[in-house]
Amino acid sequence: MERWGGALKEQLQGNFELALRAVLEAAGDGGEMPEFALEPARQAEHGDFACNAAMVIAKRLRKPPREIANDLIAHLKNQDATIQRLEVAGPGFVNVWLGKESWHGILRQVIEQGVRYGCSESGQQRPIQVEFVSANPTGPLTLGHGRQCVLGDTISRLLGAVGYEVTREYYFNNGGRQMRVLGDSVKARYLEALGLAAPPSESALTDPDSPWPESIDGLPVVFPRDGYQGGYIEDLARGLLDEHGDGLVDGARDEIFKETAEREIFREIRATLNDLGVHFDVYSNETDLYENGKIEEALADLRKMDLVYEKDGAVWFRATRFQLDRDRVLVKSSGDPTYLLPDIAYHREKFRRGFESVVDIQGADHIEQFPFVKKAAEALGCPEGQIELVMHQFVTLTQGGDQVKQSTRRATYVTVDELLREVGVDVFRFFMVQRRAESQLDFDLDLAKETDWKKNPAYYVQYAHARTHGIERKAREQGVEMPDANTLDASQLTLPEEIEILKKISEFPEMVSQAAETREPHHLAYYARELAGLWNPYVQDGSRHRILGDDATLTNARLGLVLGVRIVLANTLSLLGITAPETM
RNA sequence: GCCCCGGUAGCUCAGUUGGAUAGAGCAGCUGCCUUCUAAGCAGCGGGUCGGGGGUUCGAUUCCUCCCCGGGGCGCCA
Repeated sequence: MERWGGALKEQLQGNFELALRAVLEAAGDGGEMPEFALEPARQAEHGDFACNAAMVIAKRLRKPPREIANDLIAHLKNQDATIQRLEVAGPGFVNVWLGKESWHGILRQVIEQGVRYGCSESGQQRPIQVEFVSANPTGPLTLGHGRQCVLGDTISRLLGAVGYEVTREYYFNNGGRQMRVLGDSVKARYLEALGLAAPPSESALTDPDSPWPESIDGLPVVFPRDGYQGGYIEDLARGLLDEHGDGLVDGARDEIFKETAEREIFREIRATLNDLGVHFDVYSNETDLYENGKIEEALADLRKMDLVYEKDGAVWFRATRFQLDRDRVLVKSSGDPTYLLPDIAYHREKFRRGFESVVDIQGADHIEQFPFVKKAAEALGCPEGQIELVMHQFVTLTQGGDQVKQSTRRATYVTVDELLREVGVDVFRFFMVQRRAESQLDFDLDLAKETDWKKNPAYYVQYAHARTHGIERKAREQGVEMPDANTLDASQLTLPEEIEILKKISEFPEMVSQAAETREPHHLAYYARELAGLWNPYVQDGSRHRILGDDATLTNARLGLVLGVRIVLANTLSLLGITAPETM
């Protein structure tokens, strides 16, 4: 179980620092305050918090850590009334027990702050950009894109919660070869539909080593060798056929194939994003950067700094000057830029537009290019260290114990749309954000389709939230009012499981800020599961502790707990972009 | 060959700047219960944290060398 601090920890931390300072001064050491850890104890026998300060400074003071721990305790004793007991343990830990009443105050805080509980202002409204998905409109969004959508959107939500001014941005390369191949693919299918071209054989498509046929049965094969094979290409061709008949055969208006494909596929992508609950603030693209001269400008400036040179008719970026393993081509001998140059210009524009830092979210397949973009952009004046990368590994899909292979260019991928139809957006988002980005993610379709709330973690969390409303409905039937911040008296919450829940609730703000600062949204999913894992059994085991009972004061306290759990679960689900239902 | 990311329970994975006896879910096993909405609740078993070496009071965590899996090493994006 992951553990985080809370308001009580911060207070204790201050007191430990005072005690540590006193111990240092007593030993004639006026040096710097060392880094030490004060953590929620992992085991109940170790109290509420454990501190390693004595061990950290043992060498510096040349004293046994347990002795130092005793000195710390002597200084701590009269400092903090909430401390109930202090103990030296193990190699020199100081374990701290707080009175149960210390945990009661958190509920009032949660209820007062409501949707703001967990938020902070540490971002100081600084403008930050999160760029993600950025898939070229060559086909529907697939599993990997889906993970990136959820990662990027959840990170954006986290950054917003800790006070950054977040812009979600989608950038795509519509100027390059990929889009030409897309247009050519559509045209080929169009000609095939008219009987003017032959589709390549199945074996030619699937086997990269087989010879590519020039013609079949007297008809030319025009489909590109690296063309897009999905069925949507044929749909696009059929649409053009319906609209224009054979009027596009002569080649005079070939750009219509590419333009139509880009427009229609992008429409589909935006619909999918909408279904995912992901809304971009800005869409930007490569051709705009060409049209307003930003790409030429970037190249000219790199040239001024002697960071480019000519070789073999191409223009190269001197990446080796920045300790990178090789130089890279910016402009091909054909005169066309590679994707790298627009990317560099684009990153420079991000900062010119006023962002103080940017987060790029990318799949493992083009991790390699990132250092080049970063170094070049920094050379062009972007602030060092403010271009950040969140890299994520691939997604596999497991169904019935078998992994379904994902192949990009062939039509054997699973789309986000298909998965959304099967499991719904809430489950999809929960599963996609469950793992650290750097870990491969195995999407367990059987578990995702499981509707039993106990088994499916997404439903387990949602049901925990719905239960808080169920209890409120029941209370209202019985004429019992929910407490508010003024009428709440939490002092009767004394059961160990109640204190556990209060502790978990108090950890929420630190968990949020950590997840935001480290760009690790998976902590949200774990936290949600853990809080629900405390709450569901508590509610279920009503034989030991009814929430709605005869004792009005106790009922008031427990209903306060209901509210606290509801608010924190709702806030967690909101950060995850998942609905918090009142009934299920 | 080189670079990046992983390797933790049968499976999928957490483990916060190095901390005490390494955790969760699912699967398995055993009891109990019949609910403030749904078969639940409690407990049990299960590990050389890929392997060797190093750093230190202490290493799953840091360094190094191997092994395995994935990705990348284009004038493709």
